[in-house]
Amino acid sequence: MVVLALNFRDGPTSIREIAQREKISPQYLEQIFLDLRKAELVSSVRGARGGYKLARSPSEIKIGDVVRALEGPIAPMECVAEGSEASCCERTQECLTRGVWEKLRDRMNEVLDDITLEDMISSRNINN
Amino acid sequence: MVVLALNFRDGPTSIREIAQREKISPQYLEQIFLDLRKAELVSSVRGARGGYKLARSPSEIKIGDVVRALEGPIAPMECVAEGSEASCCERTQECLTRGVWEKLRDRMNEVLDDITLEDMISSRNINN
DNA sequence: TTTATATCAGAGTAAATTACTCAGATATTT
DNA sequence: AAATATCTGAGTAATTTACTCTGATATAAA
Repeated sequence: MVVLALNFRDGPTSIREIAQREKISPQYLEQIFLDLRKAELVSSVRGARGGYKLARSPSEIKIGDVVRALEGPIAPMECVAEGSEASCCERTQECLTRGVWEKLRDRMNEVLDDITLEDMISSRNINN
Repeated sequence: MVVLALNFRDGPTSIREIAQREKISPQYLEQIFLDLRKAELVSSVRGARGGYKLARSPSEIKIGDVVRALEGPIAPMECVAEGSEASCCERTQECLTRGVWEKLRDRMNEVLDDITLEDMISSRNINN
């Protein structure tokens, strides 16, 4: 996604290109981009000279969006993951540790939603 | 650890007792307490009427201490875990995402080091 | 129209991790 | 001596992770 952000003004970038640059297998990248497309973070152009591009500008894409698209809800424990609260343990009420995990979950989301792709490619914001 | 904090003024609490109360197998609990003892968060009393007790008062034990003792360094990615930085990928310098993971790691540790066992057992601090 | 270049999609897999169990030794109280 | 605990290392089934493989489909360029 950082590579796509760097190429944002140009046409679509192919998986092959990104794979070479980042030393990831094209096949694996392909799978990853499928998830990113389903989450509508990138759009695809099929056929020769095709590839992927960001669905919106780097400043409008939060790292949290990317992580959630690829790994599901951001949470330190399954039982406090938004959307899958039901399937955990049945002791929600009496659980003394739940509050801790909820606070941690919220802070994690805050951090990742506070950084955009734009922040990542403007080196000024990387080193702090 | 919360149970031990609740029993802090009394004598040692046996694994059997905690296992029943929290519905965890005694054998598994045993293994967990071994790690906690190695980290010097609890002390043990062997023999009949023995058990475990907190090594210091609940207000002096941070949740971060407990988590690190049981699960190792708190980090969102292996490559930013303190102590195991060497064994990750060889692209540390060029890695554009590393800064994000480091920031997330620091915030996670901050959250967990800001809550003590004392906070957890005084219900006033649980619900916020 | 053909050919090359891409994405699209689902299935499969080896290795590592997780969440435990088991067996037996050692220490202490009653 | 007997009962009650912790101590220790080894073992294991299920899940997850980080991929690969195969083949279909869409599009641009020759």
